[in-house]
Amino acid sequence: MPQTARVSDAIVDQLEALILEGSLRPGERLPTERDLAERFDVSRPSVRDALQKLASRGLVRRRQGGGTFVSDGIGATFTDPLMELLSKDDSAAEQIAEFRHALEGLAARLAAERATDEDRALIQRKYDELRRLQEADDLPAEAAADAEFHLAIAEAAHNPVLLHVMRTMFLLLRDNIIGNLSALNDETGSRQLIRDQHAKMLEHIVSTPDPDKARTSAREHLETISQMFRDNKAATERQRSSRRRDLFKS
Amino acid sequence: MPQTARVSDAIVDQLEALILEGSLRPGERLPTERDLAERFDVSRPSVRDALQKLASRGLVRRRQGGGTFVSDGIGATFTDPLMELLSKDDSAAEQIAEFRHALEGLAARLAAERATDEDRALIQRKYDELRRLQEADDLPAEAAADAEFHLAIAEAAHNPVLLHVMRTMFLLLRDNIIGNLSALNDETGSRQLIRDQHAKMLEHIVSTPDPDKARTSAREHLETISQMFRDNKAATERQRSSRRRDLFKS
DNA sequence: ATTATTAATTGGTCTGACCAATTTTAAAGG
DNA sequence: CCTTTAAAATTGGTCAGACCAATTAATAAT
Repeated sequence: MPQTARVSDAIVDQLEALILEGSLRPGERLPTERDLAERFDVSRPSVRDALQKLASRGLVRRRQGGGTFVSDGIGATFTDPLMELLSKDDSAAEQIAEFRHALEGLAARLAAERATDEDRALIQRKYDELRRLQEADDLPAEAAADAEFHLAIAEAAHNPVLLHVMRTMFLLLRDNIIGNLSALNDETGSRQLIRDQHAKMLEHIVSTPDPDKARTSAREHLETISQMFRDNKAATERQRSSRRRDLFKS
Repeated sequence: MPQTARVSDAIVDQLEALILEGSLRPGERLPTERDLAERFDVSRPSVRDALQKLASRGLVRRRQGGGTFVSDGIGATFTDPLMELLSKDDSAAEQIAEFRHALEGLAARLAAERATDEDRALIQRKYDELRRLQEADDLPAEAAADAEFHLAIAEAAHNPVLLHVMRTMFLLLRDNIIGNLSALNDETGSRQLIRDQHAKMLEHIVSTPDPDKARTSAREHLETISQMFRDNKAATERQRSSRRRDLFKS
C-alpha cells in the first residue's frame, strides 16, 4: 500500500503543498485543529498526527493556547535530524571547514557565470549591509550578515541542492562564525584582510564577473578563515591548558 | 518552556537514545504502543505521537497489525525532507554532479591520509564486490555496489558531516547511476575506463596511499562520469526529439 | 484610556471503543 | 506427522468525547 494511504499523510500532503506554494505564508496562523478536522471530515487526533509531522519537519510551530503557525523561514531551522545531531559535536565546524573551501569556491565560480542582474543587486546589498555591521559593535548581527552575503552568492549559483547543503552548513557554523569574529578583535590587520577579501569576491562576481578569479578569491578567503579557526582553537587550547595548570598549582 | 516539556518529546528522546546507542538494533521490533504506554505511564496517544515523530525522522517503520521496527539502515532513507523534495526534481542529479567532483576528490585525499587498516580492508572488499557485479548482468546491484565503494572511501575520510552529505548525495543519485550504467552497455571501452579508474583510486588510497594522487584520480573518475551523464542526456534528448518528429510525420 | 480580571479559544493529554492489517495459534485433512 | 486452512489474538490506525494548561480576546473596573 502506498505510504500516503494514511489519513494523516493525506492531510500532511495537502498542507505541505499550501505552505510550499505560498498560500500559507511564513508567520501565518493555520486553522485550528478542530477546524481542520471539520474541513477534512476526519477526527481531531488524525489532524494532530498530521500537524505533529509538519512540526517535526520544521514546517510549522505549535503553541499550546496560541495556535499553529507556518515557520518564519522554511529551512531556517534544521530539517535534517542527523545533521542536527552532528551539529552538537564540537568538531562539526572543523569537519565542515574541510570541504567548505570546495563548496564556496564552486559557488563563487557558478555565481560569476550565472548571476542575474537581480542576483548581483542582492549580493551588493548583502555586502553593503555586512560592511555597515562591521563598523557596528554587534558580533551576532555581523556573523549573520556574513552568512547572508555568502548565501546570496550561493543563491546566484542557481543550484538548489548546493544552496540547501550550504544553508545547512551555515546553520552548523553559526556559533563558530561568532567565535571567529570575536577573536578577530584581538588581531591587527586581520579584520581588514577579511574586508579586502569580501571586496575582491564582490568584484569578481558582481562588478567584473570572472569565474576563475571568483573561485580563487573565495578559496583564499576560506583559507584565511580556516587558518583563523586553527589559530583560535590553538589559543583556546593554550588558555585551557594554562587554567588547568593554575588549578593544580600548590 | 524547553522544547522537551511535552510528554511525547521526552519519550522520543529516550527511544532515540536507545536506537542511537545500539540497545535497539536495526530490524528489531519495538515494544507495542500499549506496552510502552504502560512502561512510560502515559496514554497510548502520547506514545503514538512519539513513535510518529520517530517514523517521520526515518528512525522507525510502522506496520499496521505488524508492529514498529527500527529502520534497517539509519540514514538509509532521507532524513531531510527538503532534500527529499529536491530529489523529485529531474535536474537534481545534474546539480549534484556540479559539486560531486569536489567532495569526492576531498574524500579520496582524506581517506588516503587517514584510513585505518580496517578502512582499507573495507574499501578493498567493496572494490572486489563491485568488480564481481560488473561481470554480472544486474544493473541495480552494480549501481548499489558502486555507491558502496565510494561511501567506503568517504567513511575512511573520518569526517561525519562530509559522510552524511555524501550519503544523502548517493540517495539522490540512485536512479541516475543506474541510468548511467545502462548507457555504458552501448559504448566500447567506457566500461573498461571506469574499471581502470576505480583500480587507480584503490591503488592511491589502499595499496600505496598518496593523498594528491588519490584526489586527482577521484576527480578524473568524476569528470568521466559527468561527461557520460552529459552524453547520456544529449542522447536521450535526441531520442525524444526524433520521437516527436515521428509523431507529427504526415 | 488603561489595567486587571474573566471568559473563550487553542494545543496537550487522556480514556475507551472500534476498525483493519498482520501474526499467531489451533484444528482439520491428507 | 506434516501441511494447509481457518479462527483468534495482537498490533497499529482512527474516532469520539472529556478534561487540563497555556494563550488570547473580551469585558469590567478604575
